Amino acid sequence: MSDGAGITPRASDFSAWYNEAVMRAELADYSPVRGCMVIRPNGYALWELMQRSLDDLFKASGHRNAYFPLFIPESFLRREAEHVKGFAPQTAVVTRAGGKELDEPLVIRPTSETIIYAMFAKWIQSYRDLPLLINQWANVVRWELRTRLFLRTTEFLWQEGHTAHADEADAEREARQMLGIYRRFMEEWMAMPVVTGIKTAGEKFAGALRTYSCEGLMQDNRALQAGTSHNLGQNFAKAFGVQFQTVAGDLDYVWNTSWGVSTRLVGALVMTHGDDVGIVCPPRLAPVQAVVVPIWRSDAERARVLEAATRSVALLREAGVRVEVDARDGMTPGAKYYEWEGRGVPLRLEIGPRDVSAGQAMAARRTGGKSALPLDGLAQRVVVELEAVQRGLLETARARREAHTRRGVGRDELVAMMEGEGGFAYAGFCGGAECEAAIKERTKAAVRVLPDEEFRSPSAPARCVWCGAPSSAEAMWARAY
RNA sequence: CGGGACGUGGCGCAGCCCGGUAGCGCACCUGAAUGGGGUUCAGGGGGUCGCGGGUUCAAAUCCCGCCGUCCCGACCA
Repeated sequence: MSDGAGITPRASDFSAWYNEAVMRAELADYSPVRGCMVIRPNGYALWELMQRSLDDLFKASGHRNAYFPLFIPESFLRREAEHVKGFAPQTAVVTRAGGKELDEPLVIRPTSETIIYAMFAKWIQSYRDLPLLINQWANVVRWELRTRLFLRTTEFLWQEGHTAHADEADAEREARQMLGIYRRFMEEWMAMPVVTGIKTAGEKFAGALRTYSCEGLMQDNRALQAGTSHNLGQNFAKAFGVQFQTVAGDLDYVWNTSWGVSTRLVGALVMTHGDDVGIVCPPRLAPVQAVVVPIWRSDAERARVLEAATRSVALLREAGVRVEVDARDGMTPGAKYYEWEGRGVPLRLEIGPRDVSAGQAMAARRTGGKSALPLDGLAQRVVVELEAVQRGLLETARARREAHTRRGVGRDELVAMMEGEGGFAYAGFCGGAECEAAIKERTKAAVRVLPDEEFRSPSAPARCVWCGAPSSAEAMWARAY
């Protein structure tokens, strides 16, 4: 993509399409540091809008933001056996600083459970201190060999919620609540339908009792884990001595949860809604929701048209619409259209001399379709248009997911599906690690989740798709990112 | 870490086999005309040819070494 011509179509090479769509929209760029990317203003604006929306949801559910150190003493990570086993291979460690060897190496956080719960131990004395509901927005580092813009990079941005509760039921309630908040955000803001459920023992977070996940289906029919929420049980509490005095006067360990979503969501958004022209932003998260392109020939027309465009923009801004006007000279309207389409702007308003005379603007949806909107009452009409685009994106994505979901698949069908077109496959599962491993070996597909009730098939499968033993739960398989 | 390809203006490439001092498209800058789906013409700026060594009168081109990137196989939001 050197000349601004079309990008690789999704159907011919999805990975190439993804990279080109991201680059064309100027969301990110490769950096001089291996495995690390630069998030450019367009991409960061998208992330900021995601952050703001999520942050509001976290605050509304009683969480408060805090910030913990980037560096974690190596010994902290070691205290929880499963946790260190899970992360040790991926950590970057500082051994030298200030011109000399450190007494104790400092791990650059791959996640912050250890240092946060070490602090919780100081802050929590009594059941009256519970629940403690904390969130932090931060960067983390996980050394990766194979990286993809937004989807997997060595350093990424995320939020990690960390909470402490007096009993298991309250922790479980919290973990499920946050999963629900993630789901709501993904559907209502990102227009991305997800399947929620619990991870199998083999797929859960290192150190967790249970891990819940939101799984989206991308346009190449591969699954993307978009957000996770963990009930950590008392594992970390015991490792870090997070104890409290109960109502009855006994000492007990707290129950923790942690939950996170990352800049990976930007990648998810691209792969959910993008088309062969480039990315498509759902209006609620679009940094620019509407762009006004004025069209003129003569100077007289230019003055008239710009006047109408400027007035419209002011009214739209007043109505809370994020709108820009593209009055650049020396560029044809068509060239502007392509540029804004590549950025995924959901609505374009064309205002030319004919429109000004007719008292209207031509509105073109990024998702297709043009219509004339009267300049009188334009803001209200634009808001309606944006809502329609938002709704349409979710509907299209949901229909696509349903079209690539199969239920009650048998062994041969599972293999054929995963080796072929991909998608979500629902089937019975005995719960055995051997079957899970064998299926992964044979099909490269993993159990994404044991779906929550509302996603399960009307009649529960009786037998395991692989070994034929009685099924313990319905599982959903897919090849994943 | 094992297998394959590639490093030449900002991006994409040609030139290399058969050595002679670097070219094309896009992008960028200036000017004019254009302007309802990538506008045209004219002019212009920009390159230690990944790095180091060797062969040669002469190296992007041949030889040796190194570095880096990308694609494919084991772990991960």
